[in-house]
Amino acid sequence: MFQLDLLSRTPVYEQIINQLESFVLNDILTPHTQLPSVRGLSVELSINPNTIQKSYSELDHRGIIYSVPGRGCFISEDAKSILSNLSRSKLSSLEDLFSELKVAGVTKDEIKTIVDSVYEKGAKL
Amino acid sequence: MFQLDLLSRTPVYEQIINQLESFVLNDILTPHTQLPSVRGLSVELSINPNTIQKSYSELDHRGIIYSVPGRGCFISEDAKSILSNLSRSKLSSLEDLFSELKVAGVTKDEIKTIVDSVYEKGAKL
DNA sequence: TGTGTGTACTATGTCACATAGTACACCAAA
DNA sequence: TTTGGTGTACTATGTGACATAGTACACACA
Repeated sequence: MFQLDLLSRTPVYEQIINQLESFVLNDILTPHTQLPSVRGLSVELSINPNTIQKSYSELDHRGIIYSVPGRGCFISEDAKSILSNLSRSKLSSLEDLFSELKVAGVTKDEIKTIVDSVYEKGAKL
Repeated sequence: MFQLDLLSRTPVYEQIINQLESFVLNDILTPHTQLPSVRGLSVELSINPNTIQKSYSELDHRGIIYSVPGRGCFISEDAKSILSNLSRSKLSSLEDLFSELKVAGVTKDEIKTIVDSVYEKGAKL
């Protein structure tokens, strides 16, 4: 389920967060779905349980998941809407990215072509 | 000339690299222009000379600048073309970004509007 | 000769990240 | 009740990137 890159500059605990959040956005993980246990996932990914714990703790803090003592962790009801709002806020950063492409000689049509191709396709992952 | 964010996760030496490269792309720094000295810039930015040295060393390795022993560092002839080609290669990552915005409920028109606004304006910085 | 330039090197400190190990409280099933 | 699985909390340790501190050397130019 999770794919880690131990050589990446992105911390492992953050890679787990990012991937889990993308699963939520793509409806692969829906509200009240139980997550893998801290210990179970640590064995599967061959990393320390504390690292998983750190990821889950942060996700809980963001309201993406909730934990039930003695039971496990689950996707929260509002997970997707929270993440959707966050993603929308990334719209503003597009301006900087496009500016960079512009000075590099990329035309607006090239960008728009990519936009169209993404929105024609079905769900991607 | 340079603006540092010491709280950023991005290393200082990398912030310097990024900003200098953006200056080149925006024709603020042109070929054979002399860069601030390692010691001078370290005083101006209140950071260690070795940090500047690391930035310059990496820029030299990328072919963005060249150093003349005893004279100083200068913008290389091919600096802009090198960086332009690198920026163009970022086009491919647009697909992933747009996919994320799509699942978040952002419409294609919203994106295209931003594209147009950027390409209408003059140089940004 | 003197000053400013890039370059190289070792040593040190700090911090995020990850690991290791232990312990406790809770829930559910046997 | 007992047992095993769950989340949670805590301390200690190791590692590596990053930055600093200090020194030293070779080169160019006035």
